[in-house]
Amino acid sequence: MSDAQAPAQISRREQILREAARLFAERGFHGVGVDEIGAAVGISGPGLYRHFAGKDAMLAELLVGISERLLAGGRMRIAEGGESPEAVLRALIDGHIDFALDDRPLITLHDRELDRLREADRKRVRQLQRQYVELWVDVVREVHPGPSESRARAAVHAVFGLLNSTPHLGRPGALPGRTEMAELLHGLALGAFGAVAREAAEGESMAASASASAAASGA
Amino acid sequence: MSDAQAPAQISRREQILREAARLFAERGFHGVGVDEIGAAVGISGPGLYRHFAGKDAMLAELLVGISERLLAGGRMRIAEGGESPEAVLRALIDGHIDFALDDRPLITLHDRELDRLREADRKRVRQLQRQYVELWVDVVREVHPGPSESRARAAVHAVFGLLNSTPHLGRPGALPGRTEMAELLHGLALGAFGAVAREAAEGESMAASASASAAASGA
DNA sequence: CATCCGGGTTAATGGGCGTTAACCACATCC
DNA sequence: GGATGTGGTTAACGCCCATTAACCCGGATG
Repeated sequence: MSDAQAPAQISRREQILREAARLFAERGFHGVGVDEIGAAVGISGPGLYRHFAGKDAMLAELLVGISERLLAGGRMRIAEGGESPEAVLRALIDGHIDFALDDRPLITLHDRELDRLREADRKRVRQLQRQYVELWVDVVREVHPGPSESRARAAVHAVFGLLNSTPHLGRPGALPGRTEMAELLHGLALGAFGAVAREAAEGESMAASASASAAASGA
Repeated sequence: MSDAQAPAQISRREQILREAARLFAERGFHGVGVDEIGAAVGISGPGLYRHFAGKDAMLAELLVGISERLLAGGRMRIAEGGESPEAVLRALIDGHIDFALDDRPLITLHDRELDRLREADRKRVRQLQRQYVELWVDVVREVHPGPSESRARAAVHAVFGLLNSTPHLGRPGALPGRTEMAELLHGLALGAFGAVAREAAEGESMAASASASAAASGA
């Protein structure tokens, strides 16, 4: 127990978590059996119970885990405090994009299977999510002081939907690669946030805000 | 059977579909039992089999239905052809927002439970979805000729994620009401699409693209 | 009046699945 | 070199649940 404790690679436990995440994301929590999860890591069926109290416990650990990591990442980037509020917002966006692109299954689970948790775990996850959202809301309102808080919060939720959309994409290579995708999403998110500010700035001419940007090109 | 055929309101069948949609969206396809669906419409358990071949058939009808209505709506708005490509894009966005806000459960199901369908139905739904996406891609590229097709397609997917984010929102009234929400989402979507164009227009200075907004486009 | 038949009912069937029980092998420690 | 504990195994239990069977009732049909 003294030296060989850090056994080279990831523990069996984490291996199970990764496969479970993939399967849950693919077929839903209820859609995948405990035997399949076992098979995915080379052991079969009830062997999983040597590592987890039950199927629910796996999902709980996955969801709490990603919620905590998202929040921690967000707090870190805010604490680092870029040169400007805009820089902080860009850092938040990039951080979230990294999560969305690298941990697709978890991002999917994160808003799909939350209700399958036991009350206590669900409350914890929701609380973490709420804190994460508020982090963003504060930064967004700092960058774009116009809109009301509820408007800003709704915008943040919507942009999360935008950033988290990557997992749902068609399999074939009809889409950009990872780095181009990250850059594109970054731009889309900034554009969306910018719009909420522009909209608030202009009194009422909502229609004009659309064409104002690129309209001249067609004409 | 001659006169009283259109019996005032919605048929039992449609009643079942609506409740099933709500329950599936809330707890997942596998998470809701056939007895619960029956209970939700006042009959119990296997009585549903007088109206549907099985649980799968309900889901299939729901998903094919919404996919068809989305596509039909999109085609209609394009056929009507607004005064400009921009107007058509705005119409598409508004139409989609109406769906997202009025048929939340269906929008949720639409990208959550697709894999629970039998092969044939799944193929059909995917085909309808693909056609709908291509509709948008064409219009977006007309409005913003800069970006590559794959870039435009990814942007459309992302904006769908944005527009479809409404169902996942916190219950309490911490968010804007329906009309304000629609307006906000409209602005966010336009802002996102605008960004993909701006980004492509400017060579590399990505950071500036946020604040530059409308100014740079003419030049 | 007898007959259908649409739309229900409850009971039975059968399979899938999460979990537990009982048992086992190997490495490590003393 | 026997005790111990960790990480497996397979078999069994029990529940849940979709589907089917068998039966029923009320109204339109003729």
